[in-house]
Amino acid sequence: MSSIKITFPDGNIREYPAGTTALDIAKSISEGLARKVLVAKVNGEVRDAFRPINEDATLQLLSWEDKDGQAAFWHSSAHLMAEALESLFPGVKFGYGPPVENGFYYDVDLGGRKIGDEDLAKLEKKMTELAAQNNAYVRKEISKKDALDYFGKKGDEYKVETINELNEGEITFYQQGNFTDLCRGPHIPNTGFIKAVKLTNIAGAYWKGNENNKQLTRIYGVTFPKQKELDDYLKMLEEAKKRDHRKIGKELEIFAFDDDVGPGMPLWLPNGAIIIEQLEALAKKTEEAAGYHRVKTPHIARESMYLKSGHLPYYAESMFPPMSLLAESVKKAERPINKEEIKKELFAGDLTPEKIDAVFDQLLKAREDLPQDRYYLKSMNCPHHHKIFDAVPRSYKDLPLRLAEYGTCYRYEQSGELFGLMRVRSLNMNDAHIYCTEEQFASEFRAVNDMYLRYFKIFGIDKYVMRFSTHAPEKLGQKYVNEPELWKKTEDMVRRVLIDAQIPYIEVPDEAAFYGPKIDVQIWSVIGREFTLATNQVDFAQPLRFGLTYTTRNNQTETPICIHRAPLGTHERFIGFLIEHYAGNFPVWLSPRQVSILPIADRHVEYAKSVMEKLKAQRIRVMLDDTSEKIGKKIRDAEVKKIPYMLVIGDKEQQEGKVSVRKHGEGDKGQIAVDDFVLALSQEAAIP
RNA sequence: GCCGAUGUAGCUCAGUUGGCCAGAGCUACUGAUUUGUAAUCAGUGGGUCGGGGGUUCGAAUCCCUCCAUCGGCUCCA
Repeated sequence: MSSIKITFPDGNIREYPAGTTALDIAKSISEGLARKVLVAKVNGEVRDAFRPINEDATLQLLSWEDKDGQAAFWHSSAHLMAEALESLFPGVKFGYGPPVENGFYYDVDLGGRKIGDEDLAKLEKKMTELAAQNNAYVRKEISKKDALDYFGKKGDEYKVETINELNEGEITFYQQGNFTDLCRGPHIPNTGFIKAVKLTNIAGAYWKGNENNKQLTRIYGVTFPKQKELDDYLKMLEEAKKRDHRKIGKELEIFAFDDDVGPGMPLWLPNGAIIIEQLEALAKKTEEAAGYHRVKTPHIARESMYLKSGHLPYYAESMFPPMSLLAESVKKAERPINKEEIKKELFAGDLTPEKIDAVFDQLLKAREDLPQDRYYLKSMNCPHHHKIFDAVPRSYKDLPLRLAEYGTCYRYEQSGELFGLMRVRSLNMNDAHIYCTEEQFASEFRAVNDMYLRYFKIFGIDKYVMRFSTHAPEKLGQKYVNEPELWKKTEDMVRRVLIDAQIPYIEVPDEAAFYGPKIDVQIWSVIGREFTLATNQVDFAQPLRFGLTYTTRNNQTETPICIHRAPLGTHERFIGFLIEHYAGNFPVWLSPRQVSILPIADRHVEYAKSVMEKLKAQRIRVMLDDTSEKIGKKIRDAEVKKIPYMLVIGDKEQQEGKVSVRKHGEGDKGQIAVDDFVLALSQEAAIP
């Protein structure tokens, strides 16, 4: 028998007989190690630890501590769940069952059977039983014909479809206990590693992620090698929930929703409005320094503008339906509506939805054949800004022209998409459009990126990913404007900027806006959902469509490039993110309430008021707790409200013209003269 | 929009298999207390049980429907 050379990560080389497995090798080192090995990286490829190695190779043994080990563990757990499902629900058919970031799922077709939360408990129990059997995962290479035969007989059309997409020679089955699955692996050695099981939720998921396909039932779960790890994980989820912006937003009276206002339409309470104002103050300060001009535009616009911009064909579905008015050209005499009649009708008796329907039906019907003038709520600011560019003749001397507006936009997001402040239907974009020449593009684009980074530093945002979205050539003319050369040119420009600035990014094809490539900054909510926080987009299409031009130095006419940028995304999403990011403990400059003054007894209230006036004079957001509570209770109230500074005032402070400073979450900081505190705080409260 | 779940006072939650005027704590309000670094005591108020319809002698509880929210899917200019 020939022997093979195995190279370990530390550079050591050892010889083993050909056909030895990673598990054997682990055992040869130590039993303890062998008990931990889940899978192995052989020549850089993650494989079953129980698969024979037949040639010289580098070897890395992977355990639960390795990402790949964890993935295999959860992948194998998905198979275990499938086995449990099959034993409890005979005839169930299987789609895909991969590991995900925090566990795994399996998409199954239960044949019209309903499954609810009660069933999950049964499944968990079954999985635990099956895991305890210590069944080995067995790999088997199989011909396409035999594979089709197996799942054909079983009647699992999803597996058959998947096999048909595979090539001969790359099909493998894995079996554990009584369950066999089509799978490319790798898997852990046996089910005995799985000690703790939690099935987290049931959801619908379309087969292959396509809305037009059948919806399967997706069951999510997570497993661990130790019960304690599961307990810790569940505890961590509980902790995360406490940071949820929906919870804190309500507690701190930042925002609210109301059925009568409508889903996805946040109401900003005074505390929330302060945060918005502070963010906007920061943005204004930053943009002013960067040469931006502020503009203001209406919330609605005529249909003609969205036809021109090209948004309507692409995005009609996600805009609120239009408001139809009679065109101005319709003569008064032709108007078939008798306002007096309608008023009479509306005011007679109770106003019911049916009655309102009838009136509007009548109005619409009467207008049916007459020329209409349709208006849309704007779902983006860019067309309005293009019109501002176009309102004045422009020359190269005006460029780059940077127009900024925190305009309110309205998007008819699907009902199931709404999510606290993170996904809403009325939103304020931190928007600006930069019109520039091709030569100016790189430095402008780069400056926008620098602005992002400056903001992220201010807020201490370090967990994010820059995502560069490019077009898919085969979808030109459908999803993307049909300008192949411009696409290539601008994508190259963006890529060059990213590389030159040494900004780490990932590139994703077929994710661009219809008018050009873009960079999105992706962040995660505390629940783990991914969102686009900021966006920076190139637009070569709309300036052309709007016929925007400027006069060059040589008296020629050129079309500018446009950069759409929103470094703080929407105020809604950004504040939702910040609430979770800070867990409601805002830095002083952002905090809706900055100081709470806590007199010990009534005789200190007058002095407390004089301190309050001094702070107010510096525009500090201060409140006075003059209730007849004990100091402990006043402190507790202020702590719960997450107010950054508490000033305790008693006899000593009053006599010496001082305050006792207590910092939220930190405790007593000792005494300080009032004027010193006011000075220090007004510095801390300044817009960064 | 789709699948699954949830909806009781401002908030957090109790309300057994349908059965007296639907409860608790916190909050709010009133009074007493004048207090030194995370909850003083007492009293009072507060609910169309998400909306509508149905079954029943009787519905927070069972059924239908609509709305909203939550977990996903799809979508995300």
